[in-house]
Amino acid sequence: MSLPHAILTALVEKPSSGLELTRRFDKSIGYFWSATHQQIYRELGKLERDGLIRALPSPVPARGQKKEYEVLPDGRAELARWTAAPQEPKTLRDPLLLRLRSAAVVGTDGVDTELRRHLDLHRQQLETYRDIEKRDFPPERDAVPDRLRRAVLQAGIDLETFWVEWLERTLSELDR
Amino acid sequence: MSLPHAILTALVEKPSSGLELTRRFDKSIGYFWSATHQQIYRELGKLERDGLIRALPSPVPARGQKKEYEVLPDGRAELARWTAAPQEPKTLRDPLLLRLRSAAVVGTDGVDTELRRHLDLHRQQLETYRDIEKRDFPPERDAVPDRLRRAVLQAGIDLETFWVEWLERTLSELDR
DNA sequence: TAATGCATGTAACGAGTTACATGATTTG
DNA sequence: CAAATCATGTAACTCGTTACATGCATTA
Repeated sequence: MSLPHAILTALVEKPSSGLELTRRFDKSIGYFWSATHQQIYRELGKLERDGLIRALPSPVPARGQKKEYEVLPDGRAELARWTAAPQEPKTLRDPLLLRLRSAAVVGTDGVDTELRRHLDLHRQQLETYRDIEKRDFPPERDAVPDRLRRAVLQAGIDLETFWVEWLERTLSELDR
Repeated sequence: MSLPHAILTALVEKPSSGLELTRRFDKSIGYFWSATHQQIYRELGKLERDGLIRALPSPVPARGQKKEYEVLPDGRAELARWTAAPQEPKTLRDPLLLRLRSAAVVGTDGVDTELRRHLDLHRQQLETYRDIEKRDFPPERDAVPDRLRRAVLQAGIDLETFWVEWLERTLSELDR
């Protein structure tokens, strides 16, 4: 159950409307937890019903009208509880690895094209992360929250680096 | 839609019953695509209805009786199609990274305990993969299918290595 | 006023998870 | 024969995805 907590985190950082949240997920948050606007609206409804967030008072409460949410004390408490609670690490589940395994039994025709395409995409993503690193993390920012956010970005950089190197090696293994 | 293709791959490797598949997923296949027996039975039903697999003729077709499946030509064709077809890389979506981001706003109390626990688990998993490597991939096995299967295992090893190193670094960042 | 963009939603579906149910076979 | 184990399933729920619907505001 991570989506509600992703939303709570975003709203603690800054109260927002559904669409603003969607845009923020498309940018920074979505790099490690993506969500569509449909998911976000559905979850905002639940969080409000459960008393974890509330809509800021607005003169015109109608459809098509912007609606800002903020986190209530119960929501902040739930977020703190969830953040430190024991959770099992996500088990690996990756379609590309599965496809290589299946290529071992049905043949490798066309697989290398896909591997090369993925290599390109991962190189692009790696570049994007490096740009964010330059832009958002100058050396002078070194408080604990900055170090945490930086560690998260570093995980993204390391994972993309892994994919790039692994794909390069696997492609050269296939060409032998 | 990866589960049906994971099952097709497993059945091409070796015709099996539902429970045998479940055990095989718990061992090798599940290391990069896990599935429970409920998912497997449901999917076997669909694959049979769609004419991609068939149950081997059996004298006693009753509940509680073992039922073996094999892949039909249509199933093999579909598997080959899917293996080479363009698919987008999975976007990163990891609860632990999300929790670090939220720790940046609600505080880091108790987070280090979780990080240490995960570090332990990833070290164990890495050891498991290295054991499989020694057992299943002696240097003399070097045909293309072997190289592919080995590349998949290598991805698992590299990913666990990433987690171990990243967690070590992040923990020392937090302790500073 | 027609079209475009902003903003909030609904509906339907597929996939994964958890809990439970049922029959057959082995073994103490 | 009772209990444990093997084997196959059902049911209910959550989460993520895709497609579509509705209302308001701006501007060409």
